Amino acid sequence: MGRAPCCDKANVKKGPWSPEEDFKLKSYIDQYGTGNNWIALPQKIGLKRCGKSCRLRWLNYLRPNIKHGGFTEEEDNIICSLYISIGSKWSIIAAQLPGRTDNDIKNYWNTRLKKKLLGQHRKSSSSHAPIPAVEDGFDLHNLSSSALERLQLHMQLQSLQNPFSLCNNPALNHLQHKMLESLDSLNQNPHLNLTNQIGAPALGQEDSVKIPFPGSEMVEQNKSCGFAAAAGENLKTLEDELDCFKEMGGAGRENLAWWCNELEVKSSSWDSTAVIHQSEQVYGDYSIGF
DNA sequence: AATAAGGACAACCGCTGTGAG
DNA sequence: CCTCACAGCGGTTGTCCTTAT
Repeated sequence: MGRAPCCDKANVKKGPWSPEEDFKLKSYIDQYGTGNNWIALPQKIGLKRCGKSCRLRWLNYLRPNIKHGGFTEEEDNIICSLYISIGSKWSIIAAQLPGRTDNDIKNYWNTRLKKKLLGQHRKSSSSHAPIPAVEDGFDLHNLSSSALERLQLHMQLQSLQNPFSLCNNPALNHLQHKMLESLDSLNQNPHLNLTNQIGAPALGQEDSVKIPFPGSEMVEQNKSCGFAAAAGENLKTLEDELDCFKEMGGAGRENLAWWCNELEVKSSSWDSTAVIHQSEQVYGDYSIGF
């Protein structure tokens, strides 16, 4: 039953590769290919490495036409746009950048690009409408950090008027922008104390009602609210989403967090033109009721 | 000059989907 | 149909190097 064991874990070397090991691996693959069997490869070459380690070394370092460092502005823009659009799907992002590996892009993003962009935001935020951020004093600990980061970076990218943007979901861009405006507006209202709120107040019921969100402990309690049924369901269309967001009063920590997560999952299947049109309708005749 | 702190990057870890046996 | 190795992927860690104090 099953396959043979892959390798003797106790007898494999770990840590940095030596030039000799690199040479052995590269020479063999150049001559014979990988044979679609990484596990058998190290034994054939006489390397005391796990096949998995060999594969990684080859893919990330030894493979021909691999570029290291020296990311161009255009590559930066592509990475940012795709990250904002699809998140940390490094292999997909790498597929758009010939010669770049997913590992390289991931490292570059985590160590430099992210900081570079957020740094630019902080510099420019004094003269523009602020994007909510922890450093700006807005308590966002309940938000999805990934979603928030992507929102921030999206706004940053927009502010740079990036001509190379590959962000292929204008609807998501549009909605995220509207959501940020809503959150901004909320943040700037000195009469609102969001610290202990679970959700945003319902329109016209600011003092008495907490808004339910899927997965929240408040869901059951708030099924009596007019829109609670919709919010408690798994919303499947953009119209549902917008109606719900509108009903929620436009913004708030929890619904923004929830929305960000929803958008992440759902936006890929939405029709961009329809999304923009509908969101314009919603936001066009609706202002946040605070 | 010594060393602590932080940055950059290579490599490993662990999870998931797939398919061989 | 079940088990488990494999391949691939994203997250995390380890190590080396540079900079600041």
